[in-house]
Amino acid sequence: MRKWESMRKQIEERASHYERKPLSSVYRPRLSKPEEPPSIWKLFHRQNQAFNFVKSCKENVHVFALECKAGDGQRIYLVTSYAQLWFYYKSRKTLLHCYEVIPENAVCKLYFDLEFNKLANPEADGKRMVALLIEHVCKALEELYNVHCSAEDVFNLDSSTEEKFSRHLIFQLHDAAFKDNIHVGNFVRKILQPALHLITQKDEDKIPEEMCHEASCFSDVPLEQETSEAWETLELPKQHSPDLSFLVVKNSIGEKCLFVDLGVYTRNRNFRLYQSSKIGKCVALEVAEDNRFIPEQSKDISEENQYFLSSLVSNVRFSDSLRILTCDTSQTKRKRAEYFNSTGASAESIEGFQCSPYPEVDQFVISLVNKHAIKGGIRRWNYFFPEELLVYDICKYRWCENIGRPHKSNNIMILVDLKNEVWYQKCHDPVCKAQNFKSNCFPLPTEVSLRFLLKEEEFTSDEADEFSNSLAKNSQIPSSSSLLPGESSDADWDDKDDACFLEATEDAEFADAADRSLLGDKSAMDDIPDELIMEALQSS
DNA sequence: CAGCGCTACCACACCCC
DNA sequence: GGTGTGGTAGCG
Repeated sequence: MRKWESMRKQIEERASHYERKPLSSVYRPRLSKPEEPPSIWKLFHRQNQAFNFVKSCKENVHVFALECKAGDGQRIYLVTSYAQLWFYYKSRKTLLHCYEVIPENAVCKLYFDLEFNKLANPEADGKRMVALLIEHVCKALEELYNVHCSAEDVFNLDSSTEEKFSRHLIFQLHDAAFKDNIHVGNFVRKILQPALHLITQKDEDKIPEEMCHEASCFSDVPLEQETSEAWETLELPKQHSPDLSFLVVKNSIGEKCLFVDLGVYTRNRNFRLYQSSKIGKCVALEVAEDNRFIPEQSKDISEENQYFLSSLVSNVRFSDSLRILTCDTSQTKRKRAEYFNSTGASAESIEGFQCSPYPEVDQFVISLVNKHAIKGGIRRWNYFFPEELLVYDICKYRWCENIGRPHKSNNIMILVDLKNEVWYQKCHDPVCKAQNFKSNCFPLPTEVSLRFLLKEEEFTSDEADEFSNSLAKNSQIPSSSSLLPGESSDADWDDKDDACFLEATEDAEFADAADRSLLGDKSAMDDIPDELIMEALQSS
């Protein structure tokens, strides 16, 4: 359904491009200077194209959203590395109004968006509410996942104004992260169920403790409308439901609502960057007075940069000791159960629901673990955006390269490095883990690595050309030409021979223009306002 | 010329008592 | 009146 939607969108976009640029002309290849350090700085109008470009890059680059003009929430998408973004971002003279795009399906941190209207809630003590919330969340993490943390692990950012109390919390858990931000949302809704009940209550005058009978703290209260179905996955000590009445606030029209914004856990959510402001406003996210988190000191990285990196929700790298936390809704659990029942009772059939966003890679991994008459399967997968790493936990098949035989009671992992197009094996065995064992790398079969690109991006065959072109352009660095963004001439635009190539090249061209201005001259850089980036975009 | 991903809400069809 | 469905305004 989603695929169909995005395909339809892509077709519409393509149609409009053909209308706008019906004639094709000659493509002029660009010069590249391999001696210069790699630099990636590209702007796109479409989020999909930005992500496609990221997938074509060997470097660890990310998608950021930049707000364009005030009024409509229109955005453009920037692809660059954390380091390069910080280099241009830190002066705060340009690139105001930046957002991290939290990629769907990617491992990420636990985060919260908190807000209430000060006028509508004159009694509310924001700092106290934040402290109580952190306490509640830490308790929940402890009980549900046995993850230990405290307020010192919570990066607390403030963006309050006269009218609004506004915070972002980003949890810096040790050796733990969530599977993706949808799971974060499920977790947050789950642990806030008692508070949600308080606001959906018909009787406005009802006292909170009404709700708090015998119910176990984080169980019994299902999400959504299913009232009879209980949470089954997690065994919890029975205890009284905590008093979460402190989370209930009034919105600007006097209705009860939650201090915690539950609308920020959607796919590809834009989350405002540390020190960025919304486009209409001049209030940026800054370290809160009552923040207790202090990042590790480092010789190479400034403290500010450390704060910046800590604030990034999807900045979670794979490590052997990292635990991936999941939280399914009863709905997805039911679906999984249905699937399980409909496809016969064998355990491996559950694989059907363990498909990653890369079905071809899944198939390849399954082929790897179906050897020597053993029918292995994918128990689960996790995707690490920074390294573009797919980590598969394997079931049944336990062959370990380290010991040259199967493990008796520990499962293995297959790791697929999409950037370098290789795969290797690690495992859960404590001895192997202690040695930090990693097998040799083996190349991915070309049909897998290529086909996954072509199919997953839903490129047409023409687009495949565009894709390989952008791969070739990958090492390209910005030209040292002094051309300013505004000067990029129309002639450049008409010189492309392949209409399908236009899209990527257009964006690349824009980006280069912005890039030149940004990279060319350090002192000039300081004078470049956001509008100039926009101008570069509009000069077509 | 050009964002994205939802959810709440509404209108309507259909069904059952 | 209850329930499902399809389409969309508007929010984050």
